[in-house]
Amino acid sequence: MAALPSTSPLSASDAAVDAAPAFSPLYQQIKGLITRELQAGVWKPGEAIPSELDLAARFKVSQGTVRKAIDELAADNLLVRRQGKGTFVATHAEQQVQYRFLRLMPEDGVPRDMERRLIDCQRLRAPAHVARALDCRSGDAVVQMRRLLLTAGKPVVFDEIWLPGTLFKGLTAERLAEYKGPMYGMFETEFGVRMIRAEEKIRAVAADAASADMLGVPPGFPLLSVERLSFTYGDKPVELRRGLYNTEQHHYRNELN
Amino acid sequence: MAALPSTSPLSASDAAVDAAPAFSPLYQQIKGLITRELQAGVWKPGEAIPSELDLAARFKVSQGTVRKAIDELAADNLLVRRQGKGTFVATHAEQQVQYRFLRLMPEDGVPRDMERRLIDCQRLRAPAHVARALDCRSGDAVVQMRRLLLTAGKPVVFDEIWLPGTLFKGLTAERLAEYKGPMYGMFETEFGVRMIRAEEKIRAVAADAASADMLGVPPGFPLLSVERLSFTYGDKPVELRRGLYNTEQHHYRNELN
DNA sequence: AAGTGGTCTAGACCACCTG
DNA sequence: AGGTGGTCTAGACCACTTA
Repeated sequence: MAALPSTSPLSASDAAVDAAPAFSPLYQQIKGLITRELQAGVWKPGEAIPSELDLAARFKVSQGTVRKAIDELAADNLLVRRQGKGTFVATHAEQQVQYRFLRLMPEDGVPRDMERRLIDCQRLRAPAHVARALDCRSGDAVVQMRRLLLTAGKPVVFDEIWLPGTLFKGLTAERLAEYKGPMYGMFETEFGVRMIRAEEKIRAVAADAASADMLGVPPGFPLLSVERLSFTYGDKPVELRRGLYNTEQHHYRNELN
Repeated sequence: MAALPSTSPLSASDAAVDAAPAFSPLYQQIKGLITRELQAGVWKPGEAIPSELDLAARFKVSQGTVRKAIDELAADNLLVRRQGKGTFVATHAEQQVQYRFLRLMPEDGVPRDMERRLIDCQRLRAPAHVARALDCRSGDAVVQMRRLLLTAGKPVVFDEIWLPGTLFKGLTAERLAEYKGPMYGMFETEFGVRMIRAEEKIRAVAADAASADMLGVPPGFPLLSVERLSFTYGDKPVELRRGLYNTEQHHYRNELN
């Protein structure tokens, strides 16, 4: 196929295209089209997407162009390449990538399984600070839940989680208790909400009476406060979470480059 | 050039090759060759490296292969590409990328210039925990320095820094005081030591008497402890740093994906 | 053997920057 | 105008997986 004229990349007659964005490199547009399919749930988490040659034929571009688009999506952790097998939609509901967002490590650096213990789960009206973060109105329906993560029976993390009520309609304490595996895996399979990115603000705080009690430390004890805002497709915020970490036997690990 | 047989990529007769590693994709080998030039200081921080076509001719591969090698080095922040101008060796000594490793942000999210105030700088014998981190012997010569970072005259960060004595021979309090600009910039230009990667362990701790005094907070006040180990080429550890952050007006910002 | 992603090439043209 | 990185193509072959 000859290079498309730069002013009309992907002609409107292409079946897969109905609202091509303003000009940008072809592979960026392909990236956008693939992202839209992912967002629409055409290809579900864990499943394989069509092969590069297949996609190239669909979009009427060369394999190399599809390849570059997929490369970037893989770099963003939306897709996972597996040589000889295919390209798959990334998922939180897998053994290998459990706790993709949790950076807490034991002192020895060897990640261990943690026990999850739900404290409560209720539907509330969003307080102002939650509404601001989740980009909804103060007073809108939200789900609030609190839980502990424990190692060897000792509490290490006390999480308070806020979710938009509209997206998580059937979420109850019972369903949470039933579900084995990481929470983000459940959000994916049970509610079709996939977290693709998050921002964290980390501070040191003194334990208040309630959290001290939860974590089994004295009031005033220094805790790591990790405020996380998670986003789904389209940079839409869908979870606000505040974790208090006891960092006596653990630390938050980060890599800089 | 025809594809090289996979068992002898880059023949030994190539001028640029004298110790090619075991088999790996061509672009990986090119990447290694470029990294070696960087490490040897052939191309200095801030300078342009030869053009893609130039390098392709030198290494006797296609532009695309050099391109892929440079792509990865740019992703690792070793190189910076500038369209129409060339590809440049990354540097810490630049306005745009000041404090590449500092994730501390004011509450409003707008980074501000910080005042640097040196407290002391002395040559010591490495304590055991420092020697372990810096991969040298306990008792080896090291440089220890302590300093504050301040905003609006108020101390926010109290750093204690350990450096291998052999690499930082002429480092004195005077030279530190003279130098304007970020410390990693000075390490680069004055000592030829470039930090390319770091690992951080973050905890919440209670201020002891000394650090409380330095930061102007009461003893026992919760502080963020950031222990950073920085590496130069070849994953060689060259700096151990422990920062205590007052997170009343600031937070440590992190992005997850 | 057939299908997938991974590497490599050679050549074209575009977008951007500088003299 | 000429050089640089950026995009795109078409085709070849390699490495890995599965049947």
